[in-house]
Amino acid sequence: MREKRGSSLLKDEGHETSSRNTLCYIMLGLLQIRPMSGYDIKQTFERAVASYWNAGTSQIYTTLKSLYKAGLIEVEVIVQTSRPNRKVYQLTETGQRELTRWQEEDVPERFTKDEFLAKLFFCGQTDDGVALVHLRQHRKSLQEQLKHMKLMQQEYGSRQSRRQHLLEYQLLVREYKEAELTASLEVTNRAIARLEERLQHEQA
Amino acid sequence: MREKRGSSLLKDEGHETSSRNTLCYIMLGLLQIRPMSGYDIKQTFERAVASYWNAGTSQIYTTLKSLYKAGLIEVEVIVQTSRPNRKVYQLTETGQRELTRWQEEDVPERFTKDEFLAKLFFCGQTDDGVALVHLRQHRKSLQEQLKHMKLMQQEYGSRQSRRQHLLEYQLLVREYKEAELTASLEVTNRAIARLEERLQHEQA
DNA sequence: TCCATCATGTAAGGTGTTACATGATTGC
DNA sequence: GCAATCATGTAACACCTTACATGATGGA
Repeated sequence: MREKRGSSLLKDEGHETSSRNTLCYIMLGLLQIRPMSGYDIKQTFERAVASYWNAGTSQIYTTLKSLYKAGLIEVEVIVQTSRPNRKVYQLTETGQRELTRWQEEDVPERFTKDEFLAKLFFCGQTDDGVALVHLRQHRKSLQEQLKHMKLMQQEYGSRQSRRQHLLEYQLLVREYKEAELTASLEVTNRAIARLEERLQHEQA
Repeated sequence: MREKRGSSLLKDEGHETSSRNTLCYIMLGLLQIRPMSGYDIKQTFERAVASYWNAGTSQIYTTLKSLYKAGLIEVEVIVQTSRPNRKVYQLTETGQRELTRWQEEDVPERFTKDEFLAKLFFCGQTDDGVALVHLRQHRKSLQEQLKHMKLMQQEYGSRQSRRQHLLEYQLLVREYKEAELTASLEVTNRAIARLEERLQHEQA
């Protein structure tokens, strides 16, 4: 009875959507802010989105292609002489509608995955030295993420507010992520301190 | 030049591992704690691992099969009369070695994904009402996760400490995750309060 | 001369989700 | 009689990552 669903977006008339296509919608969202090329989109990911989503260039280009095929975006080729041509994409009306639909739709619950915690969980099966190495490296990673966020904030936050409202939510996301990272860093630091102390006692 | 790599685990002699197989290793880790069936593993995921990793039953069974084929686990069939037979798996020596290798290996950096933040980011493009709905639902989800963790802690934490050291890291993971969730909840609550206030002013 | 940046992609394969399939027992 | 629990799995597909491919310009 149940129809086989098409490979992508919009196609499911049966309105029992099963796939999420989050990347598609993020890209539509970015293209709504301003028309961009695949390359621009990758840049934007690195600068503004990386802390909670990212994608390799290959995925970006294939997704652009599928969005184009689905009629959600249109393209304008900008000929350049001294560089490869740019293909600048922007939303179609259908794309705009589809984006709005997604924005209003509930956020689906999905399994959270954290490889660091997965490994840490089993550290009791080896020795504390191994755990300490992982914890220290994780601390470094957290610190770098926080640093990167602050850097981007300086560069980006000072700029335009020609869409005040848009910026507001972007700041909220940053606040959220920063709070999360800071909390994680604190726990990590405490754990490192505890372990270091214990290892010192053992040596003595 | 570069050799094509085999489909799974251990096979790459060329030691430039590219895939992560995190789920495989988590399952090996769980089986090291005690021998289990696929069903038991799923239970354990729900009870103890869900906050940072999870998998559907189908994935668990297929992964068990591939671990078995790779010689990392062995099976004992326990015949039951009034229920389907249980296949209880445990690590082989090779599996044990492979697990240890993974535990000592660096945690690879990977893109973090957060669908809620992805959606929130673009909420400036619609109206505040939509954002408020998402935020409230997210708050509910965070509260439930925290509640679930506390429940599991009562049930599980009171039990055996026949491996003190193992438990220690499991508690650390819980502490970490709880701190993260709590920080997120605070930011979410603040954001909701701000929005509610603004919407009330607009109405007046 | 070498490296970074600009700019585009294809192919292959690994990982994760959803839908579907089966069937007995225990407790309400 | 119905739902939940125990217990196993297959098939299809959606999603993501890695490796590979190309090639010009501009600055150190």
